[in-house]
Amino acid sequence: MAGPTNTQFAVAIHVLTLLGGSEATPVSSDVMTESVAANPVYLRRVLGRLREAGLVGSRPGPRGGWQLQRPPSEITLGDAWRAVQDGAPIFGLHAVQPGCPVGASITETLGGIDRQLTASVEAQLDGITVASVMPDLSTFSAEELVLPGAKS
Amino acid sequence: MAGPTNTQFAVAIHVLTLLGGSEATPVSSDVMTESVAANPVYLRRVLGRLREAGLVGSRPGPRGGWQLQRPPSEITLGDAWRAVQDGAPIFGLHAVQPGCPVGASITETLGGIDRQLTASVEAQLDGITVASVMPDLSTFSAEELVLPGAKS
DNA sequence: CTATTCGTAGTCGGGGTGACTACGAATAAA
DNA sequence: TTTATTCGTAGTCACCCCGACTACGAATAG
Repeated sequence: MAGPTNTQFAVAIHVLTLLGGSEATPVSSDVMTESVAANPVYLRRVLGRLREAGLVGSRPGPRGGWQLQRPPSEITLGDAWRAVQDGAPIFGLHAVQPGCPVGASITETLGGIDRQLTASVEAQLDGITVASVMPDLSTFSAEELVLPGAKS
Repeated sequence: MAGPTNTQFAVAIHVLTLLGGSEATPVSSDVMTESVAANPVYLRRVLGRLREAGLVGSRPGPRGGWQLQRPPSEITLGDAWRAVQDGAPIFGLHAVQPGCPVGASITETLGGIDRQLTASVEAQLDGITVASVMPDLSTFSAEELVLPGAKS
């Protein structure tokens, strides 16, 4: 039922993978738009969070764009998760009748479970590097990767 | 960023705890409204899911209401999670440019991670019973538990 | 100086969630 | 049988968040 809106995490992994395939030269958000189905502004917002986390760097102007700050083998999905999630809980707590002892106890219990599960998720994601989720680049040319639509 | 809307899970645990504290007599959704800060219709919808999962039973009419179908020690939070979540993924996938090899690979990878994390979360929640999250009932009277607001 | 690209503010539409009303069905008690 | 209680469910509504999109300013390479 809870239609999750975690597009940002998926987009983050997508762009990190793209940048990992083009470590030499910067990639502009406009170019990434053609691979990720999202508009440049949204991409830049996600990339901004990744930059705050020190995962990517940006440079304006001609021949500018985005680059990884570390090799893909040293960036984990947990890094991307934390950069995007930014402390938002997996579960949501609910408002209870103040003064109800059961409600207060439930809230406290759920908070603990939330912290435990969050830690577990992050630990598992920390075991996966961006390099390990990158497709085998040797089978594609650089142009294929950057311009999947084969535009003019 | 992803403002989670998992109120249903919290509500489910809340009502299961309430019902666990009143195993002898049924509790109406109207009474539960006073402890859980939600309206009766919404409660009945959540309870309906729990009933589909075989966790609770209902009976209409005077002196009717809801009751657990199993003792609280035999109901896990994982049971409630599955009943409420109903297969919804924790992560959301995003639409990618069809034909892009990177996008297809990412989608597949994310799907696998989603399944892995979901299984992990469920396994952890299966290790917690409703009985273990119930506050020490011996310190409260039955009236306190059912009518926390001490209404007339 | 110009073209390119980032940076960000601001607006807009869609979808989901939960509150609320309303009414029918089932059941216990008189 | 009649009545009151409670579940069951359809339907509407407002709110919030996400992501798309426009617009414009700032920075930089040539």
